[in-house]
Amino acid sequence: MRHQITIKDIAKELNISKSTVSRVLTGNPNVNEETRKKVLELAQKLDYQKNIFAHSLVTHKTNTIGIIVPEFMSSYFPKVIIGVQNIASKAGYNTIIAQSNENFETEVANAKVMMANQVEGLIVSVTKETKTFDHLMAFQRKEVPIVFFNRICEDMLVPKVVVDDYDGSFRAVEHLILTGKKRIAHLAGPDNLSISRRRLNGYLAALRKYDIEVDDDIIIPYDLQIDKVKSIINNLLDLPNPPNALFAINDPTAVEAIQAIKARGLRIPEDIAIVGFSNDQISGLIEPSLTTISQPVQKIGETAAELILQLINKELSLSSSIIKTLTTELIVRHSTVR
Amino acid sequence: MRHQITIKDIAKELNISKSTVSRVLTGNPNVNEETRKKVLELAQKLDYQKNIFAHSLVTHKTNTIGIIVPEFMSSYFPKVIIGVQNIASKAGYNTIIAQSNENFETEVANAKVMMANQVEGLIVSVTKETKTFDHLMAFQRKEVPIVFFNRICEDMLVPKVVVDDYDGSFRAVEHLILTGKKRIAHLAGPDNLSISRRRLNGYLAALRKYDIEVDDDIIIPYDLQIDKVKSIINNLLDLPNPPNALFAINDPTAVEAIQAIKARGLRIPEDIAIVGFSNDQISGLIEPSLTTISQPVQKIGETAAELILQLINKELSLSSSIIKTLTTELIVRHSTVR
DNA sequence: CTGTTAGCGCCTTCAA
DNA sequence: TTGAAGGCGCTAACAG
Repeated sequence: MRHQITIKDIAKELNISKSTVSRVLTGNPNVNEETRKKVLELAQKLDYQKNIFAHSLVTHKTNTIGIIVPEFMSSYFPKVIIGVQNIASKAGYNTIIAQSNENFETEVANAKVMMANQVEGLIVSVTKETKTFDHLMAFQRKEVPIVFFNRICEDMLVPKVVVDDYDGSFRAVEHLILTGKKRIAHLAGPDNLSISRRRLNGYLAALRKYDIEVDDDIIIPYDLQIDKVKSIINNLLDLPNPPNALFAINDPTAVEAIQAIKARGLRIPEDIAIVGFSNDQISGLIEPSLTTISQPVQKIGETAAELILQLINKELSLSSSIIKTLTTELIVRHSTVR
Repeated sequence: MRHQITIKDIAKELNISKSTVSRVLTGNPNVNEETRKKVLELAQKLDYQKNIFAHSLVTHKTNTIGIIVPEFMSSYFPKVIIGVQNIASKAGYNTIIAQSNENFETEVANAKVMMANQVEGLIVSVTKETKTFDHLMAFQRKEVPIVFFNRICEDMLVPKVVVDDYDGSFRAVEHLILTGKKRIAHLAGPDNLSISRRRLNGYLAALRKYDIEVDDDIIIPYDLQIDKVKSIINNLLDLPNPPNALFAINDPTAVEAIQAIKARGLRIPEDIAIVGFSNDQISGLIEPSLTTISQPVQKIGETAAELILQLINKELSLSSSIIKTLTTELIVRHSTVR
């Protein structure tokens, strides 16, 4: 790492005081126009870059927001990140990204890194394992704004960005019912995630509306471990009274289910219809294409970033527990309708 | 942002000098065992976290490596990042990730951020637009190690991690030939990317080996803009002598081609067989499933990280232009063989 | 408008 | 083995 141009260098070169140089660099108006121009020119010529460590050390500003996501493999989180960066970069903020690999310890470690880097705000979607939130409440204690999205902690009084999972699920299941299916299984998510519960409730509400009896035997909670889907599906199909439709908690699960069902030689949607959730890129490409609920993914990221910026700028109270709920859309494809 | 525990606090509490505390914290052996223990205990109890800005300011160590990728949408780059983080975190390094969205200006801006954050090493795969490398050579000038992967700059004398694109392409095309296809089109990448050229050369070599005439009309260079694939395919199929096979530069392109071909009512692979490159997750799920060349994606990230660490630790010369070439594998699926 | 001074939190001499 | 002092590069008073 070679020498870096500093304010001192510029001051010496121009034979003026460091503070004057600093003033022009920080946009302080009380500087002679002449001097200002000279400084700016030289800074430009020397390709001066402010030392952010020294800067942050004294100002406590880092111009950085952090984002922690559970995984990178589906197209969902990458898209959210793009949304966040869109907004953040416009406001002059850098983003530091960490992925926890659906692992709680990694999430805690990531939170530490964010803390060490003194992010001015943190956007988080927790892992499927996360049940305690001390590592995130530490930010609250230090009055660093947090915003949750997707996988949220309901107990923390901070802003959250979600989609209307309840409504989306309701319409997904209603759609199945309206295509004539009455025996609808549900692959549910882990119930420490409120998102799983909201989707489950939407499912239950739809059944209720159409006077369909709820059968716990075909509501299967699973831990989002994709490789378990196959055996779950096989168990379902081996039931004396197997389901003729399936509402899966998300698209990857639905896609896996489609594989398993095709492997058994059953027809989709005739023998069993399927709906997913999220409209992942893959859903339109698989055979049969997957009926699903689409969510405005990039918009979710943008909304979260906007909230964080408002919190940073004190336009919103830190303990505001505003919840931004974005709407979803039912995308009908061949897994439910030929 | 509330107050942070500092060395000063600990010193005051224990009524000893700051330098002693600092010694303990930096592992300096010249400290009384008693004192050491007391300091460590209190630090633990107070959850002392070193201020990384002050630390970096004086030591010039940041324990951070940067990684810049062109996109997040395919599963390729996220997997590479996981590989990098695996190795880096074991060595006590944090990773800061930036994605340039296939946009040259963004890449330059990202490089600036990395520079400002004084990353100790940088792992890069450039955008499809990148033709000049000043923003990256700046790191060389400052003696900050760089490693390229996938989309590399051949002109910079730095370590690189690639797969054997030439060999992979050769085998992909040979496979098509052996299934009886002789008129094989190629959707090539932008030729500023050496990866495109290597894959093209593999294609040409295979044709040559089997005495198949090269026809420039069915070698289509395109800019990886996925939405152009459809019209390219249609043009190819409208040719008086259309191809009966297609080798696409990557899987997303191949997948898009499959859509376009199915839309024309042609049969795959009977009318036209298809091979992609990368074995993206989607390739096994699409109908028909896609024959492709798989690459050890996570391993690529791990290898790049290992190289960066060696460079940082001076176990490798900064101007070493070692090229790590990982091997690929042909995965035969239904897009070439029923 | 400009220069001097002090200090952010840490590490590293130097002297004791 | 310990403490005091100085400096990393920058900003923010305080004088002038």
